[in-house]
Amino acid sequence: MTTMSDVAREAGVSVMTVSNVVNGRPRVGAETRLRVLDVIAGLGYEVNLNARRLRAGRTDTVALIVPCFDHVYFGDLAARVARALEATGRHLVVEQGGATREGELAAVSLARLKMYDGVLLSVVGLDSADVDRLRTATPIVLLGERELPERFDHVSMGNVEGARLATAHMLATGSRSVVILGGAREWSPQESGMSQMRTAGWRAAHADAGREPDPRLVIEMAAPDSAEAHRAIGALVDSRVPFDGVFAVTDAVAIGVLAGLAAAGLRVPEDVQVIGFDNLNLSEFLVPALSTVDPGHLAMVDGALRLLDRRIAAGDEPVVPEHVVGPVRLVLRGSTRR
Amino acid sequence: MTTMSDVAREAGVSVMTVSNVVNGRPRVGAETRLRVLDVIAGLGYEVNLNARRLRAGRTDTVALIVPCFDHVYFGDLAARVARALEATGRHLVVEQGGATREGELAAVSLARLKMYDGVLLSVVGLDSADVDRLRTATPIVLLGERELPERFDHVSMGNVEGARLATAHMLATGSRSVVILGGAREWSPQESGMSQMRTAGWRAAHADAGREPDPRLVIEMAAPDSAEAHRAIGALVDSRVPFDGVFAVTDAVAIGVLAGLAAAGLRVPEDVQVIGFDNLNLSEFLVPALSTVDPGHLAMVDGALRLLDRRIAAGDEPVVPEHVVGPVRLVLRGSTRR
DNA sequence: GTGAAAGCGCTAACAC
DNA sequence: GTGTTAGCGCTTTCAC
Repeated sequence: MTTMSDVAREAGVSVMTVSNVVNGRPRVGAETRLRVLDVIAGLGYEVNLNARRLRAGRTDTVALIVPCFDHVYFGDLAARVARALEATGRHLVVEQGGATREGELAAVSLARLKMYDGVLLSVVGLDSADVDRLRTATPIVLLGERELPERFDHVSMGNVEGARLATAHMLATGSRSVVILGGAREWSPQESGMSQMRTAGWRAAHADAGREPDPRLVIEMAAPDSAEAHRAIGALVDSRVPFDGVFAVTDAVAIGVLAGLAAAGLRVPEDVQVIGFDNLNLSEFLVPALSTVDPGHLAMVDGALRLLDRRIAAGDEPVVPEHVVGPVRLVLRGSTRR
Repeated sequence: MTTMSDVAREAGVSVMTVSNVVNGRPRVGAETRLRVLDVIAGLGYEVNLNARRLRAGRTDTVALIVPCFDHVYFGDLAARVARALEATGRHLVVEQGGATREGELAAVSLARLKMYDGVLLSVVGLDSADVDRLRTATPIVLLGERELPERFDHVSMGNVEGARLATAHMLATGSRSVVILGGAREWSPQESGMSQMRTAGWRAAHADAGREPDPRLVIEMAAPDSAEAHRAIGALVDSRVPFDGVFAVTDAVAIGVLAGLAAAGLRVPEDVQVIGFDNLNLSEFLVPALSTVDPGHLAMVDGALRLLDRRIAAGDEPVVPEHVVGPVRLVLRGSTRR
């Protein structure tokens, strides 16, 4: 492995001059620079980023910590963040917390956090107290649909509003019994997650319409994925509880719903309307095309990076925490009626 | 930031003893260890991974470099790799090459590679010569459907065989004109990518059946994604070229095909059979459920990590490169006939 | 413009 | 069992 002093020796200059050339610092003579550059190319030298990090304390790297790699939603998110970061000359690495407490604790250990200039953290396994215990100098912006300590910057979707819009549309277009699949029967202050908030929106839409929803229409799910949704909607059909609309808490859930309804011989949207939440890239290409709530990802990513940069720029100065909520928008496609 | 010498001073021992405790090395007295552990907890000390990396040259981190975060396929892959790595006490970070030459060159710069114990590299933007220029001590295993320099370990799917199986099934179940969507009209040695190989399998199946395929059935695509596929299949229907089977080069493409056929009023599988390639988690929940080629991901991930560990264990010793091909399997669901 | 000295936080090697 | 010495490859500071 060739080092900076190899280059220095070969070029007949000091290590410092090589460092100045490598980092594009101004005060280097033109021909010295050229000679150094030549030697660098000849030797195939590249800086040791670890050494630079140790010394300079700057990494030019931002981490995104997601619960799991294999949810389409987080892939979309990561791609968006990467694109936005590229413009600023930094780069993104994605790590997985595994949606478990242990996994996320490991991912947010001071040691790991110190490897990055900033961290976008999407928590699922940790509770608010765990997060509150996080005392680190690394700028962190929280992402996600949880109630979390106020002292952090936080970016989340317009959960309640989005769920309200979706449910209201189905009620307005003739659905009499709108199921919320992946909802939460009970409100608990600790467990104030995505399910709770979206269920609140579903309730709000009913209240707006002067209706009292049948409690049996709130279907809880162990995991909000397609497989579970497929099973759950099948069970619901078998149970003979009447329904003619489904608000699926995520598009992944909606995918399972569409499959389950088709298997049960129910037509979408004639017999049952379906709306999801996330507006995944592929949702437009489902059959029928999925109506969904667009959570304003672009604005969320922009917001998250703005908050992060603000903290990075502030250094050790205190920063007043901010909470950004994405601008939701209902996207109507073939799975709903006009 | 508290350092090891802070802990040492506070505990009244030398830095080396703290290091020994932190790394669980044996020769430390029981009560000394306890005292050090106490101080560590009290001060909230955590090792500086950068310093450790610089000194020890080991990172306990493996990188997966993918072309893009927002392809479902790579999310599935990353999750599988993460799971397999966890068992060995290392962790995974995922980086994006952006599917461009510049992006991938940056991602595989010596500097970046040196940050990891090993790298799983999925190339798309680089050509074989670019990859061949890669001279690094970091163990690398290549992933993906390209012809690449022999001196690297390489894991790929059974492209030709998978495409052959898929096409043969449709020919055997009554399809007379099987389109390959996302195929390649011409064979070029440099561009020996996934499209070419899968087209070769499609041709092979025709040859096996004693048929000469209509060249108009090879549809090329700018990008193998759902949106492009949706457009392409619509254009094909409009063109009046008769077809009654579609082999989509990926499941993402097949999703667009199913949507496009539905929009054109064609029934799947009665009018047109469809088979994809990848067996994504969600493919089972499309309507109709997508028949596809399962590329044996599990075996591929196991193979990739075995090859990587082999190189890591070998250190500077030369290693004979290996090429692992995933065991393909046809998964028949609702989008094909019996 | 260029260079010498110091040290970021840690661990390998060896002495005791 | 524990401490001492040296140095990983780089950048910061300051002298010339």
